[in-house]
Amino acid sequence: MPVHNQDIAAIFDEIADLLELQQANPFRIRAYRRAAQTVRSQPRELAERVASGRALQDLPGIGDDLAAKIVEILGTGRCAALDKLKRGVPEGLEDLLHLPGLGPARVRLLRRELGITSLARLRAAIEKGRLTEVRGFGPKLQARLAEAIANPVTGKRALRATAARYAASLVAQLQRVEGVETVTVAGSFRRGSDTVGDLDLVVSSRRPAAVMKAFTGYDEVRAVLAAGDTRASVRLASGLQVDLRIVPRASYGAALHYFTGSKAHNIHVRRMGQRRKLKINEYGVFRGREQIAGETEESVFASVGLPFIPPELREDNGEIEAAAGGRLPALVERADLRGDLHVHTSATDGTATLTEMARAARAAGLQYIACTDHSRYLGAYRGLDAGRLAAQLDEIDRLNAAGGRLTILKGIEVDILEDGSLALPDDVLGRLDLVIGAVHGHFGLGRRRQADRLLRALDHPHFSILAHPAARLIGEREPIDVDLERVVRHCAQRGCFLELNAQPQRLDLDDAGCRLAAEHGVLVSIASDAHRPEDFACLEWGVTQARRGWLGAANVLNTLPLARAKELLYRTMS
DNA sequence: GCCGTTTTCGGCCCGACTGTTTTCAGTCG
Repeated sequence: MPVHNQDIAAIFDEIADLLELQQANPFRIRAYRRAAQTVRSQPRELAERVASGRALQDLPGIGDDLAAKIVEILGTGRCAALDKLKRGVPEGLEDLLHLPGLGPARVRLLRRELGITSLARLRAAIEKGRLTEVRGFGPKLQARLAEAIANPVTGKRALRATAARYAASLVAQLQRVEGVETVTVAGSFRRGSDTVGDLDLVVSSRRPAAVMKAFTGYDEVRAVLAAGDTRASVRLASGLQVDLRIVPRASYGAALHYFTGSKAHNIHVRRMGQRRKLKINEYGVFRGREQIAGETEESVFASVGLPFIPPELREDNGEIEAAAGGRLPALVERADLRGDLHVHTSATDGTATLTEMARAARAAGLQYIACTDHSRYLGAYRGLDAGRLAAQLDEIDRLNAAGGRLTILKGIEVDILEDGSLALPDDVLGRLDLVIGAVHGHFGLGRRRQADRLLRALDHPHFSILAHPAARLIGEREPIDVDLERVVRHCAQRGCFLELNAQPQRLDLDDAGCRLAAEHGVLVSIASDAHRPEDFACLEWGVTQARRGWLGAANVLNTLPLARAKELLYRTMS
C-alpha cells in the first residue's frame, strides 16, 4: 500500500491536534504543523526520496525525530506516536476543535465541566441550555456553536477565478471611497493558489472609518462577522468570507507582506528580522521604537537582506534561501507566451468556428495556435473521425494560406484509451503537427496501471503533449493516482511535453508538477484549452500556476518562436 | 520538535477582535 505525502501530512496534523488538547509545548505543536505543511508541498513523493537515499533532514522543519517518523509511516502506514496519543483522548474530541470559536482551551473546559467529548454531546448540552453554566461560554458563543453544528461548513473553497469576480467589484467599490489610496487583494489569492478559502483585502487610507462603513455596507454583504476600527470580516451572499485590514500608507508594504503570507513564509522572514534585532509586524519593520521600513514590500525584504520575492513563491519552500543566494528564478509572464497549443472549435465541443477562434487568439496577442479538437471516442464530444479531421486540415491550410498574422498548427486532442493506445490510427496522427493525448476516462485504474497506461501512450511515435496530466477537476474530481515522476522522466526520454491546462477548474499540472517537470528539463505547455473565444483569457490563470511552480519563460514550450516550437513538436520518428 | 551571522541550549511571530469579563483569555489570521 503506497503511502503518499498527503497521508504523512494528515498524520502530523492529527498529532498536532491531539497535542493541543493535551496542552503540550506550543512550539512542539507548531513543529508538527510546519512539518505537515512541508511534507504536503513537496513536489516528489517522500517514499521515492527515501528510496533514493536522500536525507529527509534537508527539508525545512524536519529533524531527526520527524525524519524517523516519516520513515516509520512510509514503512508501516502507521505512526506509533499517534496511536499512543489517540489512546489518551476520547474519540470525537478532535472534531470539536474544528468548530469556530472552539480552540483547545475551551474544548478542555467543556470536557472537564460537562463531560462533553463529541459533537453529539455538545449538541445535546446546547439543547438543554447547559453550556452557559461554563465560565467563558455566554449566549453568543452558544448560539454560534449551535449554528455551526446545524450547518457544518463544507470547507468548500472557491476557485481562484470565481473569487476574482467577487473581488473585482468589491475592490472597485472600496477604491471609490474618499481617502483610499490603494486596495489590494492579498492572501492566498495574491499568491496565486488555485482555490481560496477567503479573500484578504489590504487598504491604505487616511480615513479608516469611511472605508469600514463602505465595506460592511457593501450590498453583497450578508453577515458582518467582526468589525473593529482597522479590521473587519464579512460573509458575502455567495458564501465567500472577506477580511479587511486598513493601514496608513507608511505601513502599507508591511501590511501587504504580512497579509499575503504564507504564514510559514512570514514566520521565516520575521525570524530573520529577529536575528538582526528587528521587529517585523504588519505596521512596519522596527529597530526599538523606530520604524526603519514598511511603506513598500521591497523595503521589508531589504531590511532582512533579501530582494523582492514574487508572491507566488512565498510558501517557505526554499524561496527565501534562493533569494538570499541570488538564485530566484525570473518567472514566466503572460507576455512571454507566443502561442497556445490547445484550442477547440465548434467542429467538436467548442462554441466558435476556427476563424472566430483565430481572430480571438490574435486579439489576445498570440502568434500561433494549435487547433486540437477531440478525436472520436465512443461517440462522445461529436469527436472527429478521419474524414472530418481531413476536412478540418484543409480549412487550416486555406486560413494559413490567406496569410494572416496568426499561424494555425494542425493538431488533435486524442483520447488515451484504457490500455494506453490512442483512439486514432497512426497514419492519421502522422499527418499532424502535434498530437495531444488526454485521459478522459478510466480514472481509477490504480497507480501502477495508470502509469503504465500513460507511458505506453508516450511511446507512441506521434505523441507530443500530455494534456491535463492529473485529469483533476478541482472540487469535483480527484486527480488520478499516478506516479508523476515516472511519467515526467519518460517525457524527458521521449522528447514529449506536459501541459499545464489553464482552465480554472483544472490548473493541471499543479505547482509541484511544474517543479518536477523543470527539474527533469521537460518543457511545459501553458494552454487555454479554449472552447470559446473569451477562453484565451484563461492563459493568465495558467501563467500564475506556472509561476507558483517556479517556471521561467525558458521552461515553457509556447514561449518559443513558432519555427522552434514546430521543430520540437513534430514527431514522425519513433 | 527544530534550529544556529548571538546560541548544540534556549529560544521559538505578532497583533486585533470577541465575548466575556471587570482586567483578560481565547481564538484567529
